Amino acid sequence: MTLLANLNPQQYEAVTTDAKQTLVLAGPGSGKTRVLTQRIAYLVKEQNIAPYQILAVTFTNKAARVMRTRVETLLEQQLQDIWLGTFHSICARLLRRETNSLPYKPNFVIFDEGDQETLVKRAIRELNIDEKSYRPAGVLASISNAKNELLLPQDYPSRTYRDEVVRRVYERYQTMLVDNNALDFDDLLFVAVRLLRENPDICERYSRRFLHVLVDEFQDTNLAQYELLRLLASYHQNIFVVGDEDQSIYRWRGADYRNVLRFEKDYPSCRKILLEQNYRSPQNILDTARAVINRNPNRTPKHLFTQRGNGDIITLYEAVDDTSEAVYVVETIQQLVMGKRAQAADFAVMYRTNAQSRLLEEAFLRAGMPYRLVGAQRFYGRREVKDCIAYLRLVHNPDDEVSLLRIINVPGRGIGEKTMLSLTMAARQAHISLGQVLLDLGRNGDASPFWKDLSGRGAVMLADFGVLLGSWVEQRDKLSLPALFGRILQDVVYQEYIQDHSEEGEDRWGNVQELLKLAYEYQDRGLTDFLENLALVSDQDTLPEALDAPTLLTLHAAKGLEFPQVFIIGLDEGILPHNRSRDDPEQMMEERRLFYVGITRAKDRLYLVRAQRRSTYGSYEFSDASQFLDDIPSNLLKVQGASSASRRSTYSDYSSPSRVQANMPWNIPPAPPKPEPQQRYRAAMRVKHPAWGDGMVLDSRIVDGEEMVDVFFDSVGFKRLMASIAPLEVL
DNA sequence: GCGTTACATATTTTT
DNA sequence: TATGTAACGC
Repeated sequence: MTLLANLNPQQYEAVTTDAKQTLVLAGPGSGKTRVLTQRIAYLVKEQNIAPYQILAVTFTNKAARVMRTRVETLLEQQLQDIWLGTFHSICARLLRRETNSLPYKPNFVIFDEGDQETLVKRAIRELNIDEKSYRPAGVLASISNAKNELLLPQDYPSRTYRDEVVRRVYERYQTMLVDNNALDFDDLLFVAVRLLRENPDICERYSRRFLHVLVDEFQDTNLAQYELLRLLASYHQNIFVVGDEDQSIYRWRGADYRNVLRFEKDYPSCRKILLEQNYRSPQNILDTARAVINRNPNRTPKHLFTQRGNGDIITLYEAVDDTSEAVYVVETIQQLVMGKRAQAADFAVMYRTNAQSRLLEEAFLRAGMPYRLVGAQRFYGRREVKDCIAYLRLVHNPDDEVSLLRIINVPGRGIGEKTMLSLTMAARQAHISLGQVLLDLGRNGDASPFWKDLSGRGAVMLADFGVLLGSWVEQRDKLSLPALFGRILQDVVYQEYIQDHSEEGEDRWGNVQELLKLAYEYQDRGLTDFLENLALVSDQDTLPEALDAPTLLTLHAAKGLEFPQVFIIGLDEGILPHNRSRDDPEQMMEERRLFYVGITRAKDRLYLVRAQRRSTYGSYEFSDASQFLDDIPSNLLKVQGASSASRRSTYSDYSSPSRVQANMPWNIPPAPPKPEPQQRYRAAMRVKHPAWGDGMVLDSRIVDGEEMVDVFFDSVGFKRLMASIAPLEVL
């Protein structure tokens, strides 16, 4: 039976379990995706579950796509009716079907973070709140947290004056969203939860349908997502979640790894399965990872092991400054590539903050080496792209005031602040949206009831634009999507506006054409689908693969990926862990997990890099080594660079004496090799234990004069034993 | 209504 | 350092 071939016992149990609730705790590289996809295939093929009775949820479109393709390959058939997608796309789908029970029209739009911020800013201004002391981004973050915690404005606790302000802005912001016929990202989840909670019939309809609910990256769910899953699984109670607390790195987005504990509490009879065999990295890398993550409390201890042997030792390079840090990375890669020891695409360079990529890029450029940069400047975040989308969104949903405000004077058509103020007043008095006023002005010209409210010149300008908008709305369903798009671009002479004869102008027009090209691909699906995908699909999906070049990416972006050779740079206090996390133990734990995620991406080799001095906002500052480095046993590290040769650097004069005294492994001269006891066991030996029976030695090494043996027993799986006391018998 | 200058600000960012 | 925004003056 090929479907279940090549699974280890734990994976097999997870794939075929008949437990109603299953919690799979999957260490990095332990075949998590494999378990999930094979489980779906197993349900369909072996348990005769129809695909439409399955709900499978992920966090990223990429993960969803991978999962779908793999299941389709396993089943050798297309999965048409399965609900497989991201939390947000599943919710959007659900909400679009149920607008009858909601205060939204079916053509609602989805507001991204930028839209949210403009709307919050407007709410703050309307309420005459001081923008300096209540910065929109901060208030928005609080509102977002509230929604993730399923709190309505009226439920928002007001313990401080700030809470009170936030509550008021939240309330206003929320009505504005409804008036705009828009939902923000958090609403997609929150409104879906409320819909299901408040309409038991709808909840039953869906939860009856979903015989099986499966969830990926469960540690990253927030309360709203958890509750959504609970509701959707409420009828059959078949819920299968896969996650790893140690890889939870989105706490600041509301993710709460304690949902893992909550799950165990809510479903006491759930089956808990640990996937601990790692198929990615050699033992040295796993040991490094473990040394780092073991310092975190409140986690299920895991014993990651591999059959791949120890592998190379980890390199720690200490550069004099951040420029030479970047140069070290590039030169090392260059040498290995030129010596044919590796391919350029084998390498990834990971960092804590996007700003760190700049020096790397410069170094790569100087070396004449191509590279791939993940994330950073986002295609959909480009101004011209957002402008075009705003036009389309306005045509799709004329109530969308955020889009309207964005483009009403882009390109400039003489509609300024004063005109906009009178337009807003007119709209507010009539209790309709700005778009509706424009459309009326366009239709009726000086006969419109709004004409007189507006000063002469402004009224003409607005009416002119209203005519345009009206014609687009009218053509909306007649023209094809690309034709409509092209028509708008032509009507507003956008090309001339954007192409300002500069090189940058060419780039920007290129981006617009790129978007137009995408519109052609959506020709058959229409404007609604197009906009929804623009909102819910990030550009991580558009990144160019296939280039033989190193990848530059943040540690966050690295989750779920793997590379043969990994550099993690900026291992300094203040960078990793980041300054902003210093005061909060929870955040410090997350920084540690972030480091852990980075380490465990490496398939073969790991390089840790730091700089003694780096430029922060212009001025140079000395930095201490990351405290996380202290946790890595020195026998796993090979130290190179500035500090290993002579420690006579000015750096020690500036840093606190206690810090230098601290047991930083790379400061201590290599210990004279201890007389080591003889190793009795070697990898791949078969052994016998009186209680556990036969097993295979995976690894054996001397730690503090003791021989430690890792054995994988056929009966109980992985065990770590001390050779001197374990009654092991070599077979 | 638009362009200039001064000033504050500075993580991570699956959707 | 570099970037974006706000206030200011034309």
